[in-house]
Amino acid sequence: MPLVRLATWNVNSAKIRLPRLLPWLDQRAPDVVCLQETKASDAEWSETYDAELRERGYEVAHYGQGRWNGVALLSRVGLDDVERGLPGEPRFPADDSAPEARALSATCGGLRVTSVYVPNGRTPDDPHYAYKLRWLDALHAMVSDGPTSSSVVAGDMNIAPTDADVWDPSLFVDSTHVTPAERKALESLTGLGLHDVVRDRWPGERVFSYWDYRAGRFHQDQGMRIDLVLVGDDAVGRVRAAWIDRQARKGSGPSDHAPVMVDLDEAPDGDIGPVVPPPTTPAKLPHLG
DNA sequence: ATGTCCCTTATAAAGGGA
Repeated sequence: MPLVRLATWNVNSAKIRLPRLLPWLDQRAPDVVCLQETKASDAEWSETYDAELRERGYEVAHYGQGRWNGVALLSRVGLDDVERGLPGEPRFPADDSAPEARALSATCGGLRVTSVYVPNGRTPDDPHYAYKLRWLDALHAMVSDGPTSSSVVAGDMNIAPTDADVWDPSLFVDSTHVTPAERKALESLTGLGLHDVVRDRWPGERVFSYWDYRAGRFHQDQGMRIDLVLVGDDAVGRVRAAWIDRQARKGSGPSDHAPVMVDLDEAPDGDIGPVVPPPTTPAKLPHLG
């Protein structure tokens, strides 16, 4: 397998974001893309977006009901054994209500990739917060039951792993995204051997992936790092670069999230495919771009 | 710090969600 570029991006509506998504695919040329908050139904997706993506060489899977949520996977290195949702996932408001489209898995280039849109939680005393924790339990169960070492979990975790991932922790005391229970749930996931490769690569840097649209947050770099690429043991040694594509948050009509990018070197064994030149090292840190 | 953007509808103004 040649070098593989993984990306995850909460696009905040596929319909609105298409004019940003397509050029971004052309420019960044990711091989595997996890999308969240497509806010599209499967019917709308197949009628409106599928062809444009397939023209670009991607196999495509989408899971969405429209209006809210919605996740997708694009891959140019295979897209097999697609699985919608999580086994035993909780539902909201009741366990007999329809599941929300928040997880989509497929095998791409030998990796078991899951695109996730973790519930927001709203506030710690809200029923949505308990639902978030139960949903994270189901995610943990799926990863631990599966081929953990070849797993990649990527998406909008709606959790800032540490206070370093929040622009001003004093403003988020007792807020969702930073509570010990959420962080513990995330740690139990990384405890399975899933590595937060952007933080590993930039241990002391101010790196955010989300900036509220309001109050000029992006302009002041007042954001949070809640979009993660978690890489299992098989691929973590192949990580050649990991960064946040801050450029995609700029300009007109951006999502409030930036894509997270990870380049994997060719697998050490077997057919390594055509020889490719090393990726260009950015002159500046990409996330400061 | 409640200032934006995106969805939807008993739609052209307003409510819900992030």
